[in-house]
Amino acid sequence: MQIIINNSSMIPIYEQIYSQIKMLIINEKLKSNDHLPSVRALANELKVSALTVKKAYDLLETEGYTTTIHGKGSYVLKPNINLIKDEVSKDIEARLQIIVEKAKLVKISNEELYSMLKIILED
Amino acid sequence: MQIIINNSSMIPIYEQIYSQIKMLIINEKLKSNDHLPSVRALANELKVSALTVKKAYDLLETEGYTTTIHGKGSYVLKPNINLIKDEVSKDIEARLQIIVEKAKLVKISNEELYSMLKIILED
Amino acid sequence: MQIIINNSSMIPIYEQIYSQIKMLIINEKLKSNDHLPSVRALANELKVSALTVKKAYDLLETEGYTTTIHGKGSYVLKPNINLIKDEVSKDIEARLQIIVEKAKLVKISNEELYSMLKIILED
Amino acid sequence: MQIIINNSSMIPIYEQIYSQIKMLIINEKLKSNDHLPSVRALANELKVSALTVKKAYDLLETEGYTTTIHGKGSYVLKPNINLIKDEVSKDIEARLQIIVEKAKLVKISNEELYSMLKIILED
DNA sequence: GTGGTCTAGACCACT
DNA sequence: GTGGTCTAGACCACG
Repeated sequence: MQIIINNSSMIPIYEQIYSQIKMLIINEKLKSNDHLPSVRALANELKVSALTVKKAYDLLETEGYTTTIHGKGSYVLKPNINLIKDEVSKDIEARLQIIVEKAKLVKISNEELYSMLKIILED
Repeated sequence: MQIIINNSSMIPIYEQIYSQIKMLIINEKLKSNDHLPSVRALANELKVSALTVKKAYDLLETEGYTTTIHGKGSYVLKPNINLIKDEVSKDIEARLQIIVEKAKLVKISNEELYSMLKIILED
Repeated sequence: MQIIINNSSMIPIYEQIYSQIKMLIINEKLKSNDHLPSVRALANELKVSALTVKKAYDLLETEGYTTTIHGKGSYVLKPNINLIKDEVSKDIEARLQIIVEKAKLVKISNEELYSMLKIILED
Repeated sequence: MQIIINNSSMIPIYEQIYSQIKMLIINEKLKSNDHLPSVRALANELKVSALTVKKAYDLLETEGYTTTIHGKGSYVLKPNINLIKDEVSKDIEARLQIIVEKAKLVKISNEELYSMLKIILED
């Protein structure tokens, strides 16, 4: 499990763990039925509290990415890609909305916005 | 002062006040040398603690948007639009970066991203 | 009366007025028995509150630089230069003490201090 | 943590805490990565409000002397000695400027000033 | 009247 | 247990 913790980031550690594992699942680096490391093992590896890892695993489970079998650990579920794509689309739309509002405030033109997006897409 | 407080938001109240006043300044709804309402008056109006308003005013002052004269109150300074535009540009770039990464993950194409941006810009 | 008010300074206005009049007296630009402008007149001229000027005049009186005759106004007293020189000497010593402590903390050498003083004296 | 609070001083308590911790850091009595006492612990020890200590810690963080990790506490960062030395130099120059002006006013000679500095340096 | 500081205690999020 | 936020009310300095 290649997970990188940034202690000084504003993002809570449990969320960093959650979103990185989520990406591995969507990305299919972690496949259906794969076994996640135990809470304690991962906590040890990342040098964070076991409670923090537990919180991330709980989030993954409530979001439907994994399932936990008592005494055996957590297993990756088959992700519903279409559902996830819809969710991400809505999230992106909301984020674009915020960006457009911010841009208007300081009179960044539509063309400038397009070119900023273009530059990032071409990286 | 048209300021809207969302008590149940995750964003701290003082930051809501700060960013809304900041927008009024950038937007020139509040102009250079305008007098902000007193800490107590605004606290009363928004039904929050005076300390909370003060924290917002302190932020505005350290960020260079206002100046405070003891015993007289806070006054709006002339904002450096170019500096602000640069900051917003960087912020937008960072946000676009996140969006692009999310899009790639669920295989949203570049064309789809452009059209999402277009739709929002045309609203 | 050439008094300059800096509204955005950290120093209270009444103290700015006080110390500038004090200087005029020590400097002998204001001589013994000279009549200070009335509180109201000076307040009007400087565009500050009469209470603020009154506070400065009160300070001048308690420090022994002026005397006030009810119904007639404030008059400059003959300053006791030796006493003032002693006070200023003590004040300067205390300030030098603080400077030397600060310098030691960041390892500014004695020679550097001497040369800094020299440069300022030669201006 | 040897911190001394002077309740009757004009200097705010939070600033007394701030500047004393700052000195401990510059002085290397507190080293890089050292863990500061928790806000509540120090508040308890100094018999002041937790908010007052927090304000001092916030100042230390915005000035770049420490970093804070939510749920874990505040840690000392490696100070940039050159930057600090420059700041202190400017501060000292400004203070010397004031001293020189005061000295001129009461006709304290340059030689007297040098000897006052010399005496303090030799203490 | 204004801002500046401080308190004592509360609730929440993170580890 | 740690920091982050918020409250309601107090006292002081400045204008």
